[in-house]
Amino acid sequence: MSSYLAEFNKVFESRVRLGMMSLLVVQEQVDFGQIKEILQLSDGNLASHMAALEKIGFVEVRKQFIGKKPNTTYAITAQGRAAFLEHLTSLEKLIKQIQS
Amino acid sequence: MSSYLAEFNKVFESRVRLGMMSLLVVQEQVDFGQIKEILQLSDGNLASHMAALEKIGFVEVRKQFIGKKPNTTYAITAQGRAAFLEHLTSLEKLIKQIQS
DNA sequence: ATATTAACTTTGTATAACAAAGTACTTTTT
DNA sequence: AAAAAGTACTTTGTTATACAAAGTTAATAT
Repeated sequence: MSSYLAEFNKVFESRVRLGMMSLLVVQEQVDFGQIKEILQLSDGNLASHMAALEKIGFVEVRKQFIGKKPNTTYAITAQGRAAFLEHLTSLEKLIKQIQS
Repeated sequence: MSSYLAEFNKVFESRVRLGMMSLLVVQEQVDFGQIKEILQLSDGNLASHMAALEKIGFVEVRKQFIGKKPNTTYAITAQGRAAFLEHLTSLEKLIKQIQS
């Protein structure tokens, strides 16, 4: 596989997961409702994609009560951040290679 | 969907098709064998992904004989180039937004 | 008690990816 | 001339993925 493409992380081929990681990399905590609204996802689709990110250790879940309402927030892990930034770097390299 | 993510072209979510377009955007003509080797694809997988790009008018096929051997080369169309560059621009914007 | 909200899980369907095998046509080798 | 090999597919079948919709659980609000 052509140099930079081989470095691409398969996990980020999904627009949904790319979106989730984009949100999580810039904002410390993002909750279920926010993600659902911003990415326009159904509950089930959100949960399953997020579960995939959790499973590989890129995202952590935090369950708490805000006031008296249950609240689930997600946070990116160090590993997730590193992997995502590497992926972005690969994309950036590809773009620069193409533009030159 | 979050601004730049909504602009992403679904066709380019596939690493294979992203790879094909990356090759085609920088090189006038790329033939079947080259693509197969660079992207490490089986014949069938190459053919079907390329067919998808052809079907939407992003790629054109040119069949010829080089010496006495049949040769299939692919070329990007104007439409394909525009769409791909737009996609890259969206990726670039996303990256910059995140890095700032 | 009933309804509502949040956050899932389950189920089912439709699409996609992929390898492997098969096909057609030609050329090279024996 | 017959067999093998190369090019570029197409077909087949399996596995994986995406997604919506409906169902579930547990708590809160009415």
